Amino acid sequence: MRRMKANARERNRMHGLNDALEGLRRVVPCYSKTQKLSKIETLRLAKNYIWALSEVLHSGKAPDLLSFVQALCKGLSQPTTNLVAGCLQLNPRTFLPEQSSDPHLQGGGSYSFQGPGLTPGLPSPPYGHLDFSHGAKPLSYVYDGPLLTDCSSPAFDGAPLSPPLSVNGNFSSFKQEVAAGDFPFGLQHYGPLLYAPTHPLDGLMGFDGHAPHERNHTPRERSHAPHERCMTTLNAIFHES
DNA sequence: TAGGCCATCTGGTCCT
DNA sequence: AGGACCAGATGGCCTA
Repeated sequence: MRRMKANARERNRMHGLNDALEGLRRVVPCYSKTQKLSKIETLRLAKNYIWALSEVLHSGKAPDLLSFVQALCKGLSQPTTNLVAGCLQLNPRTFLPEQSSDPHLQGGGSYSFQGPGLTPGLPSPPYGHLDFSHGAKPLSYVYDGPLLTDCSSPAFDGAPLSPPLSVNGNFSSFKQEVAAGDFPFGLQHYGPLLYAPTHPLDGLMGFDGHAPHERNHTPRERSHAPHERCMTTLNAIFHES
């Protein structure tokens, strides 16, 4: 009897954990009810997402879409990378070109990601490692910005800092999606990403699916104030750029 | 069929 | 003592 009660508690606990993970799936890019990210890929993508947004904050510049996606996909498995690219209506080859003029890449071989993607101790391919014997270009090679050396910048697993996101300011507005009550990163909502933004990041959500400016704070929501200050900062940055 | 992913059970450990 | 948390084991399902 005691064992059965313990089993039931453990089941509930794991269900709670899975609910939380599902919540995480909904707030990271590329949410799809039909094609769910695995637990591990959800965590990896979330890590990349946090890192990418932190880099935006740190650099004070708007990233271009391509660089942002590249940062998101670092260390993800190939299927997940394809999924993210598909969500963003990008051809994976756009950021994993088939032909490379980089002498380091000639003749095929493989390349381990630097920076956020590679987590020591995790399985190598397909995680954190890309075989580009067919000419695929490693993600870290497509960065063109200067290196960051500021130790206050978030780093992944103590790994060397990756270059910041590019600064062309091509973030898109998700206002329509937010107004429609849909989560902006939903599978079907990536068209606007490819167009010129009006107020970049305006539509980015708070924790519970509301754009910051739409919210009326309840006592519970006030605990999210730091996040909203962060979003305000981001908005200011993007409006300036 | 092998490998990945997942849910569940289980026993151990720690905390209240 | 009872609950929370954790990690290992196991079996089912799915896909390449």
